[in-house]
Amino acid sequence: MSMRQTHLLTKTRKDAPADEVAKNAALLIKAGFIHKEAAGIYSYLPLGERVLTKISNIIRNEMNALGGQEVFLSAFQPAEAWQKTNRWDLPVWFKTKLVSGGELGLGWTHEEAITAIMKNHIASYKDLPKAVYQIQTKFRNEERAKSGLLRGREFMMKDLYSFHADTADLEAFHERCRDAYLSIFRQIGLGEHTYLTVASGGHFSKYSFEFQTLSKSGEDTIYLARQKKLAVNKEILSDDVLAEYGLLKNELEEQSAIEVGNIFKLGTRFSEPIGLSYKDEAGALVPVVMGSYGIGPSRLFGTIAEIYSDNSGLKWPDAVAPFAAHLVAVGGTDEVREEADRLFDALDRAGIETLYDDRQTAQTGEKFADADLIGIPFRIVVSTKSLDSGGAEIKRRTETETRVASSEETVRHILDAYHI
RNA sequence: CGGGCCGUAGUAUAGUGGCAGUACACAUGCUUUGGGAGCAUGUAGUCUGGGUUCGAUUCCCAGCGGCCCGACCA
Repeated sequence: MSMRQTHLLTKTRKDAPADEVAKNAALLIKAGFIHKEAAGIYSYLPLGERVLTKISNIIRNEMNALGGQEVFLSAFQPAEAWQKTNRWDLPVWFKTKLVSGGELGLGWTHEEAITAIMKNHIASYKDLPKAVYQIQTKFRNEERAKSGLLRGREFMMKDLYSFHADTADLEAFHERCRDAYLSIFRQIGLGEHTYLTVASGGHFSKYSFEFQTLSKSGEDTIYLARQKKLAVNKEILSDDVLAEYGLLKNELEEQSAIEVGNIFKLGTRFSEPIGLSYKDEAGALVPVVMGSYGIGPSRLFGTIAEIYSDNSGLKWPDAVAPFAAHLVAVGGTDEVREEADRLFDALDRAGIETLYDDRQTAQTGEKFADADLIGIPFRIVVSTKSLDSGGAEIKRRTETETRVASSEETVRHILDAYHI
């Protein structure tokens, strides 16, 4: 949906917030995408909500293509299932007392919850396999929030859980999910910076896979074999691991990276204690084999901001930009305003989401600075100058040269760029 | 959770044991419109609680909050 900037909820700021060092949060606050509530806790304002929704929808499409069915589990978690898996007493919980007695925790992940629910729906081998996912707020009582959106106490997470009759089926699904994840990172613009990384399996299995996006701001250190498109997390680096994955020491480069996703083979770590099992064809009771697969849309949001930005502001990849085009009317003449209004309608009718800077009072320099800061992929300027040269000036955020085009050409140009 | 730094207007900052200042933003008016414009007028502030003091925004203590380093990160 297109919008006039005079209607937009937010304004940009001239000064960066003093209490944010992380580039992602500083820029996003300055440009009006997010609002900081507390350390590691952010609200999403209209521009930010649009980006987050685009990221989420790309993920959603891939999850649906995998056969995942979307659910929305409660954030409040009762103790029972978590006590069975010995995860109720972890410090990561935010817990709260009920007035009527008893205690609830705020979900920081949902393996226990979904496993318990599936007991109602899986009883036979005929009920398998199944995959369910949700995109939801998670709460983690981090001892130290940091790096803006990259490590928050409250954040958005897509978590997918898969249920299988045997390990072979889990393995096959796990591979498809890995490919789906790589596709997601490509689509949102992080593909060339993101690498499959062997990491610790935690308490679930020997190893797991992470997806690490190279960035100086990353908290993780990985050893990357660039040609093989595979990395090893420093936490498990050893000769054994290298041998197992066919990597050579001399081809590894040390890099900082942001963990943007992970996939785990859980096996029966949750199904056994919680009692999720099925009857096989012989009538024997067998525990369900599970996997879990996480991606944090809010962390991706911050990662993109961190990577795609310069001194002037953000530079959104096309697929996740809050708008496709930023139409800027320069100068207050009636002729300019009428032509800009017409072009705004034309862009909108063509299905190009456009933010229209129709402010009468803002100076030209302020408008350009705002356009650079907000970072919408295409900037279109209508001014007396552009009208004299035959239409509107069009420029990508990532380019410095503008070109002049008629209204029709402008619309066509952006449609082509977006393959609409 | 250990260590360090820091809380002054919506934002960014200065300053002082005795009337708290500047810039941006905001409001009104006029001017202005190709890289954060100009003039005038106006609105708006010392995190909370205790202590010392004639007097505390300033000094002391505690709390709350923020940032950084480390530890942690299923």
